[in-house]
Amino acid sequence: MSQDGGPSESSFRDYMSTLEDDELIELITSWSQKRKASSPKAADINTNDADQPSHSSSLSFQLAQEDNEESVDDLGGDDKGPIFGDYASYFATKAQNQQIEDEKFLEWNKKRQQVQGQDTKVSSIFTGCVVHVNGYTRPSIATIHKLIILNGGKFIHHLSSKGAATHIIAERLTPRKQAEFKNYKVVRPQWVLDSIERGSLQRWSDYSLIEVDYGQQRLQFRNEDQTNPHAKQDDEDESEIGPSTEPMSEIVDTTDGTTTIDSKHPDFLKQFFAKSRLHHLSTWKADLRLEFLNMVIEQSKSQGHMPTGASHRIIVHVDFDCFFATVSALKRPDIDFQNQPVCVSHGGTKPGSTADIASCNYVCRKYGVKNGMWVRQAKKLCPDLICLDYDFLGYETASKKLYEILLGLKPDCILPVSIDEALLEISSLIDDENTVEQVQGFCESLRREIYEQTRCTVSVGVSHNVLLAKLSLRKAKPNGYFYLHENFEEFLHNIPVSSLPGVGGAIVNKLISQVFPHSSSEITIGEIQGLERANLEKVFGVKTGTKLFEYAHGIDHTSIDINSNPEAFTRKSISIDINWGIRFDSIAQIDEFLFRVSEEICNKLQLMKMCTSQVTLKILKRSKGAPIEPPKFLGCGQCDSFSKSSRLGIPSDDYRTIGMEARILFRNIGCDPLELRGVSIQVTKLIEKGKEVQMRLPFARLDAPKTARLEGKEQHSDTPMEDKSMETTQLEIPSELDSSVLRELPSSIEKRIDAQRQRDKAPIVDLPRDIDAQVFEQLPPSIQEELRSELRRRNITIGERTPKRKRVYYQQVFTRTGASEVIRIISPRKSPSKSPLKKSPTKKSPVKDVKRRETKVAKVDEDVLNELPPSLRKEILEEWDEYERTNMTEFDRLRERGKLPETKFHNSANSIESLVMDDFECKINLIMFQKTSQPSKIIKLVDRWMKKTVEKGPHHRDLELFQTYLSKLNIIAIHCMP
DNA sequence: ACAGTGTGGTAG
DNA sequence: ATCGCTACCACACTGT
Repeated sequence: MSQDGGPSESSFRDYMSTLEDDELIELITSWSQKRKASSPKAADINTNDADQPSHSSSLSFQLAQEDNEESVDDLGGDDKGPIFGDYASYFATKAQNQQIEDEKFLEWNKKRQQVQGQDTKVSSIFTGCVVHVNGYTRPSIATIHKLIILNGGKFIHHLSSKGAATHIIAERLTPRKQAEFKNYKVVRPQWVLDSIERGSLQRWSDYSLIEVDYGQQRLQFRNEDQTNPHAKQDDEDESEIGPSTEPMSEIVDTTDGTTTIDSKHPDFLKQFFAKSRLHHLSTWKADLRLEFLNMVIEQSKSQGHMPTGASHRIIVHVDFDCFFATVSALKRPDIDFQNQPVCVSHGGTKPGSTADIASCNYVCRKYGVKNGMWVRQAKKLCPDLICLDYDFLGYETASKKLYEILLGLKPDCILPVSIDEALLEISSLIDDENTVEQVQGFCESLRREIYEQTRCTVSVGVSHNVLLAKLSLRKAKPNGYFYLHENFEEFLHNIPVSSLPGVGGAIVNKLISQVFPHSSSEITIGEIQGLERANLEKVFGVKTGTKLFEYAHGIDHTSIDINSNPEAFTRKSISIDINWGIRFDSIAQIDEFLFRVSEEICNKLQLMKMCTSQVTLKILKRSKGAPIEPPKFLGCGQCDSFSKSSRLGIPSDDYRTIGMEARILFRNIGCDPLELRGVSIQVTKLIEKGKEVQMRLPFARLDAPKTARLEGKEQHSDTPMEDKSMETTQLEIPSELDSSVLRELPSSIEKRIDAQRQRDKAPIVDLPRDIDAQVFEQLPPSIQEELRSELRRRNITIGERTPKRKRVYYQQVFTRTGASEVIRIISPRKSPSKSPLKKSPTKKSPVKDVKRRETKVAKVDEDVLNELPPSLRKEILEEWDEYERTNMTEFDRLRERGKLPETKFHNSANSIESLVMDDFECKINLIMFQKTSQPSKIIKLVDRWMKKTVEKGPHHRDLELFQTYLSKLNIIAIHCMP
């Protein structure tokens, strides 16, 4: 469970960063209390085994990573350290309490057996065993825990000191863990099951995990390969998979940052992006587009845009020849680039390498080597292949020079296609006389200048539209020039269709299978020319069909003029995809990763000063039958992809909001952590930051005139689409909300309120986000200092009051998911009589109601789900679905009633009481809301809050959300605490 | 008819 | 070892 956050192995700061705010506050408080030695109660915080701090979402991205070596001992070694204990001893106390809990459980179980007349003899299979579980296991950690203690063993959640555990149970170990646990008896879960089934302790070595090293795992998946011969790409050499590949134990050391790290490592994203060519390509492109867009906007401000009215456009396509290879070779004067086969790839020229070839020169291509090919394959085609390193900086430098030169030519417009490639229109630079010569002169001098400045060759293709310019470029390469100005059909005739922009493998395959089933050779554009337009549209759809038809006849209307339609060139989505190195053991790790990705997304959003209102999560899941480890090292192998999206009630650029949404979507899609191979988060429906604040439905303040309600909409009738989508309810906090009520709310809701208040510039009444100053002062100065920065970062103040919240397992359910539930988009039910605003010119209709299927998992605590085997997880989710279906009618009815103006608050309250009370008591002791487990008290809390807001705004909806939420907690209790 | 969702394809 | 990204378009399908 805590493989990455265990207190005994990570630095204090890292650990601290993984805590939720209130966990942090709690920890500080517990130290102080211990120091004062006045209250042994400090220890009974967090006794619930499921409430692992390491499950908390990581905020570590914002934390400096440089002090990783700082250890527990450093803390303890502080002059006054041992008096306080450290966080390790905090957990030791926790562990003691765990033992007490376990004993209580045994006691209880005994009684139960007595009552049921069962044999109460205590099994002693595991007597003397102290068991710890690492990572995701089947059966779950909770099950193993129970089995161990019911059979005389001890269970510990943390390896607080070496040797504390006699056995570690795991299904999978990271190389690092493998090294760490090498002195433990690390066994598979089956050891537990078999021991119980056979009634005696089985030999641990028969179940040892560490002895089964990667060599054997290789054998295992080789077997899988053999049983599933189709799981692999045909063109790959089968014999290279298996024992012949070097053992993976080489990568054990992951500490120095230069060796491989996979997706569990906090620096994975950074490292991955730093070395990913495709990431660079995408980023460069986006940056260039933005740069040129801004440039154009600046220009048109000063001098207004004059459209290029030329009827015969002249489009120039400039492109470096095998860019990466050429630039990388600049650093290697020893290489004869014109005569030696050179390519760019990661990591040397090992014959078995699965590294992609990013770029190869024309010598390579003679051997059949292609970009994207694996080095090992290319080596076979061309044994003398020279592999060069990437030189991302060099690429950027060369590109910069290219674009400087292009800008200096003052063409009509420039459209960056990529780092090494641009489209220009030069129509107005060329006279009608001697056009061909002029164009040639222009292009050849351009080519010369670029070569002089970068020592790299470019090719140039020219024609009267983008399509033909691109095809001309193809003909011009390498290091050449071609101007296509006549005989277009003839030119096109023998070119393969796959050369057409937008025509890739899928379309070619479709052409072969559905249009030219008898053709044996490569299909050419000439063959497409002979087809009816309608025919193509039937096979490929209207757009693609038309495009194919027109392209085949040399027709292309693509515009490269940013100025004529800047909107078309502005970014409409942001996404991050990681489909390499994704290997997880548990959903907790995935959650952390999703937050890291979200953080990156939000960084981009914030740079653009944008907010998003739609989040999409896409995952890759290992295909059934595909090998666990694909041929490509840490690759995703053959996968199935799944995606789900979700609307945000309030547009956001907060990584926690996006990350939470992603976590929910992940659960909604459902994927065994071990099977996950790719993750992608995309945000769309971007809205300018600042606008989104006004777009919130401005519910009237108690002291505000009612007319304020529509203000937001009217102000933004110029962005009607988003306006419509924003017709949502959200948590609206009246300005004079009683601070005592606020204090009772879960912390996540508090944060929302806090944020909202800051936006609204409302005075903060008395938020409980602070730490008792006295408590704080009890801490040693070094810790104080460390804490201060962390607290400042979190905007937690050191105040007067001691936080009274105690974290209880089920409270967490409420805190984490309740808040997320409350702020989720809840559109008003479409009413028969539409408001005049809805008849505004746009065609867009209001967003439909939240898709409940998507949100259902929001209410199931992630930690609970985490611990469940996938089959059980599925079962619970299905049960959920069923529950949602049956419950929605009541929900809707309530909501409908809430719409009536004469509805009084207490009506709703009554409904709630009747609903919540129903069949609730039996489990209610498990569901803590703040300090109380009594439903009536919880309801009163909400009630008080609601009454404050009854006059204004549709707050009853929020109340109803609480109501459904509470009911759902009941279901959680039923399912998760058998 | 129209809009939203999920999936797939493409380029460099 | 190895870094299989990402913006955008189009389509099939569903629901209203």
